[in-house]
Amino acid sequence: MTPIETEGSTARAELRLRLVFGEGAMIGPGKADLLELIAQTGSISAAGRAMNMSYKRAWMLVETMNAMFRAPVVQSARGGAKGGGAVLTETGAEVLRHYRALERRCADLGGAEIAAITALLGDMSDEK
Amino acid sequence: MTPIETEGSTARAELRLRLVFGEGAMIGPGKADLLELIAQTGSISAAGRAMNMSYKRAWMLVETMNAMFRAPVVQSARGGAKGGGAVLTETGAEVLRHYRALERRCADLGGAEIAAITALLGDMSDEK
DNA sequence: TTTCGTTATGTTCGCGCGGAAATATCGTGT
DNA sequence: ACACGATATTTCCGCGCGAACATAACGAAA
Repeated sequence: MTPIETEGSTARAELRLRLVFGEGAMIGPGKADLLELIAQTGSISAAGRAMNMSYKRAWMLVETMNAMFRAPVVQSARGGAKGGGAVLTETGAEVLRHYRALERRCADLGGAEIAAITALLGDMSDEK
Repeated sequence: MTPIETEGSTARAELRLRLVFGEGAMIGPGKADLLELIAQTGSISAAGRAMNMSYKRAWMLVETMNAMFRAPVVQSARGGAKGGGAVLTETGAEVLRHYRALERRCADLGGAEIAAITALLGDMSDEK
């Protein structure tokens, strides 16, 4: 969830990465954050609210992910004392873990190139 | 230009990455490919056609990039024998070079995590 | 059995993004 | 002077994506 950033002398750059498997099957920052927030909150709707995303969109993303992996990444239940809830499956936790690890690695090991590009940026001050 | 791919046992995954500097200032696969094609073709419109992008969009992206870096990345000229043209500046070439290097590094060094996630994918065969 | 909060699902609407097309501009050849 | 080909810039339009709204289903606890 915490944005992966690398700091140059002054400007900051955030490295976002996305794994594309083909034909709408992909995972990026949005789905990763959603997974993490579902794990934290135990609810799809709460996760959506936390990242300022409509429940429907959050639910659709979950549906997509559940369909693209061998096993569901989120197990949801409705009804019950608190109305229902959702939890990460083992598969979901693994996906998230590997994605975060990949993020960290890229941010760390790519620091030189990122710094090189950042150094070429403009003032970034009054640029409306 | 060539998509960065890593191969698992069966499925393929393409790793796309984007550097976000803030407020619409960013660079990703689209702008990188555009830069590369401009360098190859010597023309904004030709580059746009080559990647199936409208001239307007290509031109807007170039304008954005020229504004966000300390120095322009593309120098364009109109008129002349062949009607005009566009070339990468030194800055543009550097940006592209570093971006490609970053791509390669991430794809190489992140191979383990990418493979781990890819291994969790579904059949990918009849999934409409 | 009533309540309650969540999951699950459909429908409608607005608007921004991008594509297409039209037009102007420029500078070197011929 | 004229033609050519690419840049530069505007206007118009459609369409898709997501927001917002509306319901239904659900199941444990009180």
